[in-house]
Amino acid sequence: MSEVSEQQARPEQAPEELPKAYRPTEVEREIYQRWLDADVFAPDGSGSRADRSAPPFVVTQPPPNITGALHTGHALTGTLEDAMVRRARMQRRPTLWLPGLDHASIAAQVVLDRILALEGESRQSMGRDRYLERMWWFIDETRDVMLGQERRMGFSLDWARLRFTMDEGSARAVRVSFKRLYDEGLAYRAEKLINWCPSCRTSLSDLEVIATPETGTLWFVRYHLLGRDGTPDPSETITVATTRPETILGDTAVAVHPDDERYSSLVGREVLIPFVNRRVPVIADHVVQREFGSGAVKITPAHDDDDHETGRRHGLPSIEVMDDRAAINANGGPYEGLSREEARRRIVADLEKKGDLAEARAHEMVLGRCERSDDVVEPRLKTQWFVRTRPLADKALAAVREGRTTFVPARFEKVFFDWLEKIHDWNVSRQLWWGHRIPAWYCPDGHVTVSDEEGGPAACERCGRPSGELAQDEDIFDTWYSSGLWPFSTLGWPDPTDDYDRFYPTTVMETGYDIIFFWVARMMMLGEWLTGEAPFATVYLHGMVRDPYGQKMSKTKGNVVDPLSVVEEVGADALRFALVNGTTPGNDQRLSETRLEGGRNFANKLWNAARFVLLSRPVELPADALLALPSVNRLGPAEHWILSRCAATTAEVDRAYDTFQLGEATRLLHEAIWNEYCDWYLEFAKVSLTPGVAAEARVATWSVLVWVLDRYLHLLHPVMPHLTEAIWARLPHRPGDPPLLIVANWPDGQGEASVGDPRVADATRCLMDLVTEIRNARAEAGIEAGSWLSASLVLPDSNLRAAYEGLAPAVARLARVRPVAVVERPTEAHPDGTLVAVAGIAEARLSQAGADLERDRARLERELAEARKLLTAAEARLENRSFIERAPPAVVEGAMARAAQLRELVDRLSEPLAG
RNA sequence: GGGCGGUUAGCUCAGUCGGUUAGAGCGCCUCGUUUACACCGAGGAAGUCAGAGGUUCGAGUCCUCUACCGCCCA
Repeated sequence: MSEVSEQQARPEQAPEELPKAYRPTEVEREIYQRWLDADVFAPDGSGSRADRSAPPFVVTQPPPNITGALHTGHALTGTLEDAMVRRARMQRRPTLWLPGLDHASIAAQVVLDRILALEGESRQSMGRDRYLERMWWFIDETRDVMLGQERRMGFSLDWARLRFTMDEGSARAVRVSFKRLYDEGLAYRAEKLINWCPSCRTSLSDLEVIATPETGTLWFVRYHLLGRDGTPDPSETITVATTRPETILGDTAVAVHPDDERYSSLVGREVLIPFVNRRVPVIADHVVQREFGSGAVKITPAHDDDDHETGRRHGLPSIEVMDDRAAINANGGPYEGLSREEARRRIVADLEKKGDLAEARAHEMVLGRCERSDDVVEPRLKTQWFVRTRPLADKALAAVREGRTTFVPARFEKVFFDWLEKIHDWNVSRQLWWGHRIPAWYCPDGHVTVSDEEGGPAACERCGRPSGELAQDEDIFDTWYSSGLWPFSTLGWPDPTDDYDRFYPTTVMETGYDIIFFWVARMMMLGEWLTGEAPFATVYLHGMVRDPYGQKMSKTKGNVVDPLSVVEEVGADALRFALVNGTTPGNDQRLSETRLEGGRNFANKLWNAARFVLLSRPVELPADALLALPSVNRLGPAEHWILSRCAATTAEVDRAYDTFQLGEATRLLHEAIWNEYCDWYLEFAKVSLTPGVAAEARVATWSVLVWVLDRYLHLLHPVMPHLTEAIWARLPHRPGDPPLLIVANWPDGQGEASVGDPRVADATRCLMDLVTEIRNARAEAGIEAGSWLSASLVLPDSNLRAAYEGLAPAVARLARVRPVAVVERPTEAHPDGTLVAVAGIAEARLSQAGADLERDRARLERELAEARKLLTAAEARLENRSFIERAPPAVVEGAMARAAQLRELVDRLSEPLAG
């Protein structure tokens, strides 16, 4: 504890050196370094004050893509997580917030390829090994930039546990999990129609394909039927409708509906596919919609999902006509080598030339586009790896249905259910280079060996051929596969580690609702299946950060906000506050200059309140005095009031944090700090701290001033950590306090609640209202702001009079009234022209010097009319017998008290108007 | 087509378990440089809680329908 008193005795900066405006950038860097030096981020750091018997609080950070920069979404994610984590840490739970980065296969390759293009290189020109070398070099740079950005945001991540989805631990988790899924029959290799992006030259999962409505063309093409002798009969044709003429080259049938009488005579005949002169059958299948186009469709099993199914049912061959870049291959005959777009143009032109194009009409359709490249996705036949998701999904569903994992907000559970209930198998192969290579080896006989050994299998597990004769699968995993293992791979899984024992399953998974399927559902599936436990107890989902006009931020729109430049402008705390204050879980929000200014202003307000407190320290107070509440008999009315408010705010804020309503927590604190502490208590304290007041009283006031500030700093620390830490460092501390706020104890409100007398607090509140009413009366009557009015206060209640006793100088100053006389009840009717201010049962009569009596009368009439209206409503309510009988007694009592109050108010207001 | 969310002050948004007079920030109007803060202070104006119906002693809040906006899924 010696360091504690040392720190109090010698604040590193004298109060008078505090700058008048808060300068966040200097403060924030210094404070962050202090936390690092103190080693307080880790649950087992040397500065940790965690109670090892308390339940741990664990968050694994959603790893940002290692592509170069954080955006506002990351800033929001980190702010919310940091706030939860910091509070848990202050509650002395062993708290772990585990940082990480994601290798982001496609995204990273897109970024690197762009850089390489500037250097005159390309993926192809470099080859796999050199390319990967270059990638590691690239991410070495971006890693440092990104981690620096997170530190600048003030995130209290346990840096010693930093993980990367491409590190050895992750790689091992990928291999082991995949081998297990393979052994259990849940990972399998098959030839299937997959989504292929010709730009990225890889397959994609269903989720990465964006369905886009577009206007295309529906072409009607005449196919020539073959006669019995096998030669085309120019007089007999069947017209098929297609949106993709280039796939004609791969047609292996024409299909009609079995009940379609127009075509029933043609079923079983053959047609000749143009350009490639293939003879294919006319088949009947219920899949054909008779109303669509001509009622006859071409069947291309290698290039269309529905056609593939139809082909399977009818035993049709699948003929691929495109290569990796979606150019026509050798099967395309005369069109070989053309891009699919060029091939389409030529084929349409050639059909027209031949007279076989019957019609072309505009057609509304839905196209699949690649999430990354926006290129049109091509269904293609490919042999690769899939994960059988049904059994995994069922476990994930059970975890949520049984309440082992809950969603905040709860409505997202339904979204989660809907997706997992009709999930398809997961295509996990990607034909890319940057990522985890699939740990499958093939021997020359085509046997498959899946191995979780780092160096691969020693021999083929079927025929025993040595490793030298085996070839590893060229493909890598979908990035989301390694991300799906994140909550446990980061803690050591599959090895039995201390961290895994202590910290798994984790507590909260906080992320955006846009990746429920991509990530949350997959973590749930893999976590449940592989570890036997739901990977987290709570899924907290935040909304999207949009621009001031509600538009999604995007680089192409140019409306992205760089969080780091915001931090440089207004400070990390202001940004954090702006992102959290008044927001609701799961709802989108707009980030504007105005909102950021709000955060900055609030930081400045708090800073200046602290400046006042520090500058007004009574000289009599010993330099090393510890912070304590004065004994009750030294508390004035204002102290009772602010301590009661402090207790109430503490309880409300605590509850808000508990229920993940961080926006509500900050709103409450903003209100308490600005509108109660600064606007009122500070003003009361100024009066009590003037030199004429007895030293003991000044010390008592100042103690309460510091006490409440200290409590609010604790409560606000999770959201505005730097500012609160910086101020706290300059205040005297309580016995047993640690040297840093970040590890100080979370307030429980007990101290304040036990001393703040609610009756005194209520009386104080009434006098405050009276001050407001007097100010109102003055302003409305046009009285000069600086002038003093003599006043007579009617205070018909002993509590009120007692409170006034303690607050008289403050009331005088705040209402600018002098001299003041107090009476228990009015001794006479209102003298003509007296200004009247009424607040509850209290009343003030003011000399009217300089008053505009017309306007004052108008004000009173307005107030009276309003009071009468309310009274009428209140009385009507009480006259309702059902209300008296059925409403809870407390509500009825409240209504009666309310009506009585209003009656009083009406009386008081009518009297001066009567004359 | 199915699902979800939204509609509250000029703007952006809160509003807990249905309960007194629906709140905040910004903006607006009036006044004010009193030694924390002009990134400020004092006072004020501003609402048919999208619409209709229902439940209830009582509805911004619960139910039904409608309109418009947005998102997700197919």
